[in-house]
Amino acid sequence: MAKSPEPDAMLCFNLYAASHAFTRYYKRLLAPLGLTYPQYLVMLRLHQSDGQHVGSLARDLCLETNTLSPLLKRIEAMGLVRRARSGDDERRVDLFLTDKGREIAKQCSGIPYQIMQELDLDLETVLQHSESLLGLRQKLSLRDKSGHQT
Amino acid sequence: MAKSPEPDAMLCFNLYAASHAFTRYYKRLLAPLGLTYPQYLVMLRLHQSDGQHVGSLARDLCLETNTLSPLLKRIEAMGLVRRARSGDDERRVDLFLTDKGREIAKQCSGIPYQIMQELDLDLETVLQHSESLLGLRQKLSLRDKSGHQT
DNA sequence: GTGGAATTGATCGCGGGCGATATTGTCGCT
DNA sequence: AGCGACAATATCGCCCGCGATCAATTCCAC
Repeated sequence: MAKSPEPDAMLCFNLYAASHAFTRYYKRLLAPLGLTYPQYLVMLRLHQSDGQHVGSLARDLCLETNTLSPLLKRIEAMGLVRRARSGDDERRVDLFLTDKGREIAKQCSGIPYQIMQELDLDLETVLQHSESLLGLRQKLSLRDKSGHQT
Repeated sequence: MAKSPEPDAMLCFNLYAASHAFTRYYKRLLAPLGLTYPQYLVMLRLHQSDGQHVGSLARDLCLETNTLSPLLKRIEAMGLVRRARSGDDERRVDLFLTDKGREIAKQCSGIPYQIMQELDLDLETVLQHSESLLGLRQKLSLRDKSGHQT
């Protein structure tokens, strides 16, 4: 598949495969914390800005709220977050880390460095690839009615 | 999230987000064929080498057979593939495109060019990114006991 | 203020993706 | 032949990811 003659199929497949490979790789480090990779992303995000509402988090992660709602209920059941209707706007549900959640989130925040080391990744190229992937994503969402933006 | 201070989290998240964005983008072109993105990958692969068995296909796509089994049953129900126990080794299930399947696969094979055009992607950079994603994937699977290889 | 449109989030259904396990078939050893 | 290790695939259960739909709330024109 890597030698597919169609260049875009190759890019797209490699993206698909690399993303899954990374998720598998993270699993080894996330299992001790009892988190899945999407749950880890949520914890990282809340670690960085606590008190967001669901839609804001969804935009950050380029997900739909119908993906996050059940996930958030699960990590609430684990005692990591608190969900509370916002006072300002009763439609919103604000999200707060619990003490236990902050503890776990702190451990999460150390994982990326650990992986960089394990993989012996060069910082500069990592940043460069991140940039180009971001650019690709923006290009894709421009021509997409659902319009997932940054 | 794109401006996360942790470089690897940023790379990994951008990979994750770009992969989903691409899948969403493909959906518009695949819906008329009645295919999902993973089903499309299977059709492309069988178009290229018909008569593979399930495990071989799984290795090509970096998936587990327990992911492919139900997917293959679904596209068999659509009348696109035929599944047949191999004569050589009765444990294996060989996969063949039907006439209708070959028809659909042919249409699939045109999609990558169409997307390249729509996105106005530069061929050289596309190939370059594919290469580096492939390299990353290999690096990841080396340190992974499950060992998804190319 | 009141009624309709828009926004927020949740629920449902379906198709992946995968760990754990079961089933069936092959191979090697004796 | 018979038995045990291994291999190929399937089944089950759980968690995403998302389209479609719904209930609740807010906004806004009037």
